[in-house]
Amino acid sequence: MNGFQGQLEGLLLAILQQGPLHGYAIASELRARSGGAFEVPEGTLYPVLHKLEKEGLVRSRWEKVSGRRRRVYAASPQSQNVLRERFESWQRLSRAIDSVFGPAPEGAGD
Amino acid sequence: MNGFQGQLEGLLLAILQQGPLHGYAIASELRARSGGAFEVPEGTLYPVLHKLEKEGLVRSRWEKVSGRRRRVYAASPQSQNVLRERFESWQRLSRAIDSVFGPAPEGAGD
DNA sequence: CGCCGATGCATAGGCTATCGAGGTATGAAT
DNA sequence: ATTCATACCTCGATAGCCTATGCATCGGCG
Repeated sequence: MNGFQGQLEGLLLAILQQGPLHGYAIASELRARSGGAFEVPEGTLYPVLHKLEKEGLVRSRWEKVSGRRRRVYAASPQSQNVLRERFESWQRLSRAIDSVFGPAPEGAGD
Repeated sequence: MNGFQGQLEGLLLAILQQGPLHGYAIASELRARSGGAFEVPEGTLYPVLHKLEKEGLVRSRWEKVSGRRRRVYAASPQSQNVLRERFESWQRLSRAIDSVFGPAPEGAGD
């Protein structure tokens, strides 16, 4: 089994593909794109971002905006491959769950 | 956030809607329906079944098949409602993740 | 100036779903 | 009798995620 959880990393990578953002903005984007479904708390967000950075999938730099310092995260080049894998993995998972829920009626597809 | 995990309960309920099955058979059905994607180990399966029973969503009885005793699980009536909720919840989750992954480029659909 | 709310980043500790390893028992085959 | 396959079960560990909390800076206010 397994594969249900751990999707958050992929979602963050997906968001950062459009361009660098800082933590708060990432959370906002995630909320917006998911239609309000995903409300990621900071205690979840930052550890995941740091993990992604340690894995070389994002890079961060400090930026100063009107005195306040922000950490801006950007997707690394190799994150594109990882993102694609994650997405495909998600699609497989999603289809598998669909076919368990719905008994996959007539075999037209495929 | 949250909602990724805990899908397994819904999947088991879905499988038991077609009729009573014992543990091993449930695992086989799950594997078959998911196209081999879900290989639930016994250390995961049985605790979940027991939890579902404690919640009144399945009922079990011991059966004797050629000397070997099996525990056969059956979906309770109220499990239908729960299953529907779980499925809808899954669909929302699934759509939300899709729309984060794919920025929903052309606005043809929906 | 000193306080407060909002922004923004961060960590520690805990909860829960899932998993791996191990244990029990029966029947059939060797 | 030993081994294999079926079938059930439980305990302890792991991993993702969350709650609570803390720190620092800015802007407004008295």
